[in-house]
Amino acid sequence: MINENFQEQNLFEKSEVANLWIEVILPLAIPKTYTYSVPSFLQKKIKTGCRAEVVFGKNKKYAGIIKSVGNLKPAYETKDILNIIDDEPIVYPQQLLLWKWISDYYMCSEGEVMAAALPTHLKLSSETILIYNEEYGDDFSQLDNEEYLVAEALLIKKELKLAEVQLVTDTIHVYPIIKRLIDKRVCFVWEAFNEKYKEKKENYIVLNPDYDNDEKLSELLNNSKAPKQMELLLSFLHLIKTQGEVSQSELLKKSGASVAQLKGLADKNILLVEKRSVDRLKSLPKKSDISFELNESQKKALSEIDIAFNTKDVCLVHGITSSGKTQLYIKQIEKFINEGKQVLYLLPEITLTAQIIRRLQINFGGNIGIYHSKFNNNERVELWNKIKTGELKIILGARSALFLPFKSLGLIVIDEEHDPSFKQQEPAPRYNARDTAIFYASLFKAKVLMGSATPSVESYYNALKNKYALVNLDERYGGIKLPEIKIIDTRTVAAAKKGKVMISPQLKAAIEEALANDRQVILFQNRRGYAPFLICGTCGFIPRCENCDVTLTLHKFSNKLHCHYCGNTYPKLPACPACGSVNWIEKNFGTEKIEEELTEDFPNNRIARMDVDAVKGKNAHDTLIKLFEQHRIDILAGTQMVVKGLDFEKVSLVGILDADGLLSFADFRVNERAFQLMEQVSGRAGRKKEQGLVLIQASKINHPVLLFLQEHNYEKFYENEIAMRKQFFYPPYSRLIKLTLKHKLKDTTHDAADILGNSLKKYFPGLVGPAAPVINRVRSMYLMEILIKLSKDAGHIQDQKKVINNYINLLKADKRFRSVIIIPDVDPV
DNA sequence: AGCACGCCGACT
DNA sequence: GTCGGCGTGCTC
Repeated sequence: MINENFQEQNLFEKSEVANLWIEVILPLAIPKTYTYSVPSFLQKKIKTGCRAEVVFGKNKKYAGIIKSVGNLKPAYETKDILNIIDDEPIVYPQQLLLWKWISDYYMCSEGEVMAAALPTHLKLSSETILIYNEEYGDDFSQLDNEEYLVAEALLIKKELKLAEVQLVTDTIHVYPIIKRLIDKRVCFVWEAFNEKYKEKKENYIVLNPDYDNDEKLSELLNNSKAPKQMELLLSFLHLIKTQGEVSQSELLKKSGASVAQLKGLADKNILLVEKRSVDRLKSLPKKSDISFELNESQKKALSEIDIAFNTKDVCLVHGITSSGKTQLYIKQIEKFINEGKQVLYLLPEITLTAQIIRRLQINFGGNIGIYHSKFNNNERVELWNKIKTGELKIILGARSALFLPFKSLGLIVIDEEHDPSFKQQEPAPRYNARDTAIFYASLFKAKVLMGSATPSVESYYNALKNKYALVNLDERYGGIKLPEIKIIDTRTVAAAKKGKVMISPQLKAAIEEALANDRQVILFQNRRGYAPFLICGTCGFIPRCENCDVTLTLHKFSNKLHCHYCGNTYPKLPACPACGSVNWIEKNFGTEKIEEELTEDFPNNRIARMDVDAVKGKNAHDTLIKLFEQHRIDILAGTQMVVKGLDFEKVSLVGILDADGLLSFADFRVNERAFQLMEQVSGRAGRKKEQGLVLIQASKINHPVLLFLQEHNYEKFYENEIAMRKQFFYPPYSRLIKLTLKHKLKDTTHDAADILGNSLKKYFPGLVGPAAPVINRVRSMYLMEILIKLSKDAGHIQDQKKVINNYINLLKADKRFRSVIIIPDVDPV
């Protein structure tokens, strides 16, 4: 069906005077698409969704996606495209519609969406290369010093990349030098435009057909003077019989033979070596095996989902932790792939661990493909193609998997639907994968199944308003009880100990008890590093970042002060620069300090820390989880990372060290976030027949969120929260657009924000700000924010965005504000 | 995102 | 006096 659409786009045959223009999306942050003309020799190859090689600007070449084809001559001069890269489109029309929708809804360019959507190796652009002019010879006497350095390098290497020119001249300003060299005819430049994706080739071994009969073979084997080679030949014959094809590496490994033996056989032309393209994606057998049994409440929920999908496109499963949501998803996935449809399974990036991957592979084997940040660029292209052809039925991926070219999507599963990491922050497109998925699904008339133990207020609201179907799953699998939650009042402890309580005596006792019972402990603290800030005990001086308006966090491991906003590090100052005192006081605590204190308090136990600093390596995260799973770690202390839906058998205690820190952000979503984090991490405690314990350290012990948590009462939390949202006109009652203004001068930023804010206020009376955010300077840029609350019934949202854009353009018409960067963020989190 | 053009400070 | 800094604007 999709392919027929492409045929219609081929306008070539309709017009005798073959004048064809195409709209091309370039993978850049530029607001428009560009029109190119198509030379007649390429007109037959034009299809929307293919990549065209075009020159953009002076000589840079790009692969742009053909968005549309037309035969109206534009009023301006156009450039011809150079080539059509693909025989078949690399994106389907649905993708192009998705890109357009995202760019409209999230106020960014289609090029930015394209840049985010395509795997790196499908995004091509040229690289400037200097080529030595052989006719020039080697008389460099006419060249100055810099020119000479480049010319000499060229004489040896014949070609130089721009980066190499920078290296030999030791400057980044190479263009003037290159220009002089071209003028002097020492070299010329070439814009190299190469396909980045490379097929993987491997050597395969085959038998020379001349020997492919029993007589010849036995003659050879009996009369050979090379017994080692004959051993290898026998191994080969055995392997080829049992598995059909034999790669060189496999043969050598299984036979234990050397390359020399193989070479001997190859030189005698008995065995032949062939290069073949191979798949990078290791594929398991393509079979499904859904043999587990659902319990009664799961069965009920499953049939409710089936019924819901008859009338609704989106279904929200509210299932408490360990209620077996994943099994419901698996049953639904099975149903859709049996209908020949494809399924996309979205998860937050950190949840996408070996644990969940293994679990799904048990059920779907090689039908499942995985798409996340740890895959390399060549693998991504191969996965892309396998989804496009429909070979892969199920994709498990993080938010960017939404951009994959599904052929016949039937279902999108969004697990941990409430997770804020579904919203991309930086750079554009700042899309929310959960909301975008619902639009994408509608293009295929596909269904969306989302689930969470703590649904987002927005989704739950939509479900209660009947926009989505709602299915509840409130029985824990295997009859596990929800953990008991106790609050520890840190004010009483603090009085005795002074300063912030890290591990209270009650918590320490509980840890000791858990460890004594051969159980594991998870401790959650949403701050990394050692001490979030230092303060001079004599004069009160606090070290701050030079580029950002934040205090510096002390990291013991590096023994440096880190800025968590720009990543800068500073040496730890021995003495206070203001008063010279050496009386530093460490304020607050992060995961590093907890780890240190645990090591002191529990010297005989194995303690590990899980935060972005500790799991920097490629597999560090998975390794840590595995170690914890195998009970080779007793206490795991970490940030949000420990919250994610991981199932550990022997965790009986969860400690939340600083609930106040979670409850004191100045954001309308604080309560929601705090509730979700604490409820999710609580779910890690307790297993079969054994009730877990959760200890929460807090000073605001009567905070409503803590009370809802103690009762594990999501509904009560929701009712309380939704009333506040209504009262203050926050989502889901309104829609938010946040404008962030950035400039390196404070006054310019503030003035621009005031002017923009004042003009927007006339249209949007509910506007908040302009105001400087809590962190008002990041990377040497001053920040101001304007929050626009849009009424959902006040006309069309696209018109409102147009108004916003118009005022931004109006502001930019003033020379003084031209370099103010204005970033719109729709539905910010 | 590049890249060229053009207008002001520190140097031979 | 020039070199070269980066602010500004354009790219079909």
